[in-house]
Amino acid sequence: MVTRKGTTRASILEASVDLFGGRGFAAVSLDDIAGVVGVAKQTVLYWFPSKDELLDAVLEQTASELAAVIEAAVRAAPDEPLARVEAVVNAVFRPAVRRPALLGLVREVSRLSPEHAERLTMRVRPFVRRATDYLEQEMAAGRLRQADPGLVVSLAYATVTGIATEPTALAAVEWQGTTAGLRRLRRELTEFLLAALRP
Amino acid sequence: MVTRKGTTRASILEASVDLFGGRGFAAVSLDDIAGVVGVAKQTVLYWFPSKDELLDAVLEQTASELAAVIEAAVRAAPDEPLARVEAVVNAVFRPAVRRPALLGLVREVSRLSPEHAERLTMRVRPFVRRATDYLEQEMAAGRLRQADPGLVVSLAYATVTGIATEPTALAAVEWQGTTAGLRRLRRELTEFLLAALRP
DNA sequence: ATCGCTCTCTACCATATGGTAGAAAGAGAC
DNA sequence: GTCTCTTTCTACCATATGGTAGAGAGCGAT
Repeated sequence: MVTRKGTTRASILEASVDLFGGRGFAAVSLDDIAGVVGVAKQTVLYWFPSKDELLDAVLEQTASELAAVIEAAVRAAPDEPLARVEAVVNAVFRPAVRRPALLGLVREVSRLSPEHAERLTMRVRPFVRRATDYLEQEMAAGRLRQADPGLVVSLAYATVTGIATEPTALAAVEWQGTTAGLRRLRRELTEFLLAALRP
Repeated sequence: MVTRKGTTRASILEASVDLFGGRGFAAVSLDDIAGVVGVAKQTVLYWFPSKDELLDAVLEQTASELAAVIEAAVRAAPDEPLARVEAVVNAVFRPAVRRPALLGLVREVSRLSPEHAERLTMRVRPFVRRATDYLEQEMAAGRLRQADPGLVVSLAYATVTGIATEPTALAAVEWQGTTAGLRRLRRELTEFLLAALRP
């Protein structure tokens, strides 16, 4: 077959993010992935020697993508904590809504083997550390509500990923996924977080 | 065999909540469940004719339990919205921490078949409706921050279940699951939500 | 005793799944 | 042309899984 090098591999990764993040790692078979990509299962196993290593690659890529998006948002935002929070929310909200599986995959981590979870935790820790340090400093300066910075990071994370990955919760309050609905959801999410963080 | 009627059935349900909620429905086999309970797989299939119907029963029971806990907490709390929110958080926090799988199972719903999700949504909707109506009324009275009541319910739900079901997120901020750590987590969670809801 | 009912088990089965072995097919180097 | 390298495929395999069939064990009623 003639394809540009890496194309197949990239397609497999992309499909895997969607499937793993959407249905959960265990619920997805290599045949499912191959079917979406349009190749034979063996082609998947050619690029990734086992389902487990495919998962590794998928996690690594997702972490990189999200980290890049967040980095860019923080860099572009003014140096004011509430504005930065808002910038991060806006930056994450768009890809999260477009591809719910992205954050779904992040959530899936807690169900995976301790090794996978550990690896990703280590991968993300420097970013988290920087975030908590920043919050701590801004809390001390009185620009954010006094609280445990680490737990506040976790809580904000839980709110954002939770709302983005649980259509069921939104369906229960009869929320509509229209453009207007999305705009309102983003505004409410931002307001919710800002209210929780304001001094 | 001689056992009190319902004992085996109840044990199967209990083990299934933990396993489905902890690892995800697809990642759990009937043999896994039978192994935990200490019976043969066929015994599981005697009480629940298929894995799918077992899931139904597990969801139904979990929903009932949680609903009862929340009902009782709301009833016991004074008629003041912030106090009620705090009461619900406290009521849910204890079982959620003791058995992370409980809320993990609730979260699992979004990965299940639309039929299961739909059924549970309908089951829960009256409670949700009452909650949003209550919030709306209290917002109008100025005792809560003005916002979309439905989305606020979803956001609060996302925060609580998110933080309770993602040990990974807490591990990333180096949180310790000691008694003191748990107390601090509960306090921070409560403060976070109250801050987000206060007028 | 034995019939009937409830509950649990052993024995199997069809299918799906992750993974191995190796063939084929294209394309560039010589 | 042919050799070699890369990429994809067909053919299989061992195992795990959800589920069926039916036997056996305990126990109360007659």
